[in-house]
Amino acid sequence: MNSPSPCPSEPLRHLPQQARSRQRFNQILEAAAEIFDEVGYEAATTEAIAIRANTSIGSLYRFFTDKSAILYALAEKYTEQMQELFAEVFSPDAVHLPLAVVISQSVDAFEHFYLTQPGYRVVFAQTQFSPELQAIDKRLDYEIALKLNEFFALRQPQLEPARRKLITLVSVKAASSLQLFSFSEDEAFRQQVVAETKNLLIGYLQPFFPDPDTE
Amino acid sequence: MNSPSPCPSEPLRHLPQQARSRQRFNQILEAAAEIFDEVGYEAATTEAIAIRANTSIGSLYRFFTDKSAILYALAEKYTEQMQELFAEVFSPDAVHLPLAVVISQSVDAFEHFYLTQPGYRVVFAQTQFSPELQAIDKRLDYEIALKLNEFFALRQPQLEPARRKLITLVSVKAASSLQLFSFSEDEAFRQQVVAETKNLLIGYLQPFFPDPDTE
Amino acid sequence: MNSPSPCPSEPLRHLPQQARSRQRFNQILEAAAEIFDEVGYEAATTEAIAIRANTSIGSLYRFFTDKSAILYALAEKYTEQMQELFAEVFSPDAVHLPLAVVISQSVDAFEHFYLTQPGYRVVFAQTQFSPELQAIDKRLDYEIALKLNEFFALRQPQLEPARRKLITLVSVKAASSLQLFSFSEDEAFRQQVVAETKNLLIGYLQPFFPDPDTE
Amino acid sequence: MNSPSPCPSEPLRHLPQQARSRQRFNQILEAAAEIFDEVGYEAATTEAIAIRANTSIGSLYRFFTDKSAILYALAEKYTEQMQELFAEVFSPDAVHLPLAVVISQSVDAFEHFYLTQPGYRVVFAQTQFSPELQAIDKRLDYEIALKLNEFFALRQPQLEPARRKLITLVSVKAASSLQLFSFSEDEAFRQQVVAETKNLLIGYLQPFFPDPDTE
DNA sequence: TATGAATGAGACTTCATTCAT
DNA sequence: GATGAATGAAGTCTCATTCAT
Repeated sequence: MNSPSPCPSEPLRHLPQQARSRQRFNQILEAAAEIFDEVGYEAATTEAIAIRANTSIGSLYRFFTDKSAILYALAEKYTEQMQELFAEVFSPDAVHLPLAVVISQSVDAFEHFYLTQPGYRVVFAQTQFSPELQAIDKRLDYEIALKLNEFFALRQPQLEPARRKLITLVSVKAASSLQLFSFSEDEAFRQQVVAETKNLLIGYLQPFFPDPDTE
Repeated sequence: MNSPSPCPSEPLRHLPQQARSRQRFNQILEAAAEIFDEVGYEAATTEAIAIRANTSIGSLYRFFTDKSAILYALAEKYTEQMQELFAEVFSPDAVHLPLAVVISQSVDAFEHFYLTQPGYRVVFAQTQFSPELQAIDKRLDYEIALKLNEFFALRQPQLEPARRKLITLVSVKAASSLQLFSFSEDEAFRQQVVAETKNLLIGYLQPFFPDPDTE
Repeated sequence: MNSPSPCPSEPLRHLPQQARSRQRFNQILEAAAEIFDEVGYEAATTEAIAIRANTSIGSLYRFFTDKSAILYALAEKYTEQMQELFAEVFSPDAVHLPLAVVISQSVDAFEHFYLTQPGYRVVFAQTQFSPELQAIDKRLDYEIALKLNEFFALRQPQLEPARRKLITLVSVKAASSLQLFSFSEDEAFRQQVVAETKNLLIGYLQPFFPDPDTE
Repeated sequence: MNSPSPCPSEPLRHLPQQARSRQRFNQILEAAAEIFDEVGYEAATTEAIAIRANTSIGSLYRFFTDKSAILYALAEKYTEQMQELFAEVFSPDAVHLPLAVVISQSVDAFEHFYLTQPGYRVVFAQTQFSPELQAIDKRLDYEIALKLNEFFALRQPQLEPARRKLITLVSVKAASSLQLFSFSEDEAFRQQVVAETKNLLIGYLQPFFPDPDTE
């Protein structure tokens, strides 16, 4: 049918401030995440989302101008959550930890996010290929990359910023794709891929950011 | 509710052998690749594909049982092309080349494929997230992984096969995702990402497959 | 290739209980009856039915899963109406009436039904020849046959049940076909055929069910 | 889709006189009869008919202007065959046979026709309910009725012609419907219905046409 | 003359979105 | 504010029919 339309200037009709509204809003978002996860974005119907959220379509459209607005809102939410998550992982305190530890922690954090936010996979998927959603994509992964970049800047200030940014982006992209891939088979497979992802990142990043205490 | 349906037992109606038919068939496939690339699978309409292919819907449906059959046929085609491509890159002759060279060549080959087969991105995208298409996915990326696996088996026979397979899969996944990502901005960016992809793979794989002449 | 599909497990989407819905539902049913009557089941389009019913296709599909579901619902409705009608005609009170009177009344009742329910002809027609609809057929004509059978059982208990059932079925079939036929020309013709139908039934049934008061 | 269109002024393109053509024509007619019988008129595709007839659609359309033209031609053929059949059954020689014998023979003849010409059922079915085909219907059943009428005229000349015609029509209609009905279940059922059909006709016609030798 | 690839009108059906209640 | 019935544009697919070869 129709790929998510370009983000309208004001996708949300109703920045909900009342407690009641806020709750309804979140219900819808959660329902959407579930249904997107189950059947994909296109196949998800607004009616199904409304029902799952224990509301009516009418109410759904009170909050969201559009089906795509739900996707955007979800992306927004995930971005915020990610920021919080990675703010912890890449805290200035971590600057002195061995790279392997930092990478392991961040991959695990990422993994935790995937596991607890099933809808994220679909939002991410959509952003990969619908040109309209590149903007979200940027915010999703780039947000992490940003944090990581800051972290690496602290750790290896002499590395040229442009190069550092590129390395960070590539790392995040590779990691997130492998994360996604890790879910394609069973649990054992997932764990193996997660472990290998850490290896991959360490192999790639170690030369750029050798552990300070290694010498 | 129209994510690609499960591959019908006989998705093609008309294995085209006449030159004329063959041409029409390829026209449709090319048109589909273009349109899938432009708007994504779901948003692509069979009518638009037919028009782009300079045919009528009727003709389109003479060849394909289904909209999804086009996707499958496209995947089939890409798989074959990939096999040929990587059969060359990972030829037994290459076993003795430095790893960096092999990786560079294969990333370049992959890049070439992406550049010349725009539809591949969408087919790949679909396979990532539509459960029905996992089978294709397997064939698409796994086909490369298979070749790569054979190559590595020759190069490092003592590495445990299960581990080797995992490493191969992870490499291919990471590479293909980064390849995809490399197209998200301008040409300069693409080249930078490509170069970085090579770095990443070398960093990851070097420990497992040290160059034979290194000693 | 669209003869009525097998009755879906739940052909109705929306057992309408609200007065408003109920009305809409009946509007559609009536419109369908008219259009089926005018052009036949196959040639009737769901759009035409919706328009005739002063609704939109969307609304039509809110009530019916399928085009065929309309046919089924219509058949259901006719069956119920028939049951009521013939429950009166073949009431236990009628057991002692002369056979000619009972037959005359039932043919007239049948005629009345045909006249007031034009769609019945088409539903009946479809059931005759679409194997999928045999089940409905059974209910439509067999429902009458059932009532008639009970009636005859009271009247002539010694007649072997299997035979009685056969006689009843044959009578109903013959009568309903002649009824149908009676509409193929003008009014005068119809009345003649109706009269002759009564004769035919009396001639056939009299030997089996002589009037009790004849002695 | 579309009910059979009104009989075009010249439904046949090609009254085939060459032996070769004649054969092709009959092949198509037979194939159509089979397919109509199997799936009904609407669901039968011209392509399927052509394939079954071992020809191409192009050839099919060389003989028939239209899908409906096939139905008409089939009806034509059946009408001719029926005429021949009933010309024998109701030969002047039979005028002096007991009514029960004549009826039995004609019902059997009819039954034989149904059994050997499966397509007849569908043609008959279509004619019953598609207003456009009433003309064929007339020819199909009326042709028999005509023969029967002549027969009865010989047998009971004093019966008013209009009445006689009506009686004949009613008899034929009832008989043909019951015949049709007799095929709706198993073989045993069919035979029972056939026997009962004879009873019904005898009961109806005996009063009008008492056996000459009864006195 | 025979073939069958090509055509495209039109059928059925879904689902995002609106709006009267 | 909430509801959900109503709407209808738009998509997929079929099949009668034509016409170039």
